[in-house]
Amino acid sequence: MDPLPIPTPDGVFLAWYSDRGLSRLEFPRSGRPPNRSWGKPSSAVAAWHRLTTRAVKAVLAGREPTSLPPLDLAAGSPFQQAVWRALCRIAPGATQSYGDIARSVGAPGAARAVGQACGANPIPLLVPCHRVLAAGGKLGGFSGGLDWKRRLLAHEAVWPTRETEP
DNA sequence: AGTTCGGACCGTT
DNA sequence: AACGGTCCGAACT
Repeated sequence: MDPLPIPTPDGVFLAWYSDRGLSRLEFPRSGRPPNRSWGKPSSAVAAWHRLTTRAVKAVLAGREPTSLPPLDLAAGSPFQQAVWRALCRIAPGATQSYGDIARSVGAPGAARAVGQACGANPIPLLVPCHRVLAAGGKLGGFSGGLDWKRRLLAHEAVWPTRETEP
């Protein structure tokens, strides 16, 4: 367990890697950045981390990342992994509701469970859980804080709480 | 148009 | 057994 830091204008993100790829990404903590990096990462991890860093900075700048590191989602339950994969299929600038995702993973009526799974998403930002809104275009929740959700959606030119219009 | 309330739904701890 | 990043309809303001 050796998180690597990703310094950005918005604080220091932390990235965890397994032998399969990026396994976890954390928003900057309000508190202190401990910054005790121990052990030199393998060259594979270093390469992945460069990709992660580039992707995170791109997203924060309002652009779409050109490439991502391999994502290791194996830690989740089958249901969670299905949800997380469904999230990855939502195009930038598009949104789906929790109920939409539920149907898309073959579990209609599991909207609340989808909400739980989104909250358990280990790689927010790159696995775009912020593109999931509540029914009727309402904002819904976000574990990283609703400010982040609003901001990310704004970058993608999505405006929540809009019921009219196709 | 908007808000609140109540019950139903389903995976996780 | 209890809790969620929900949903829907009904009954209000």
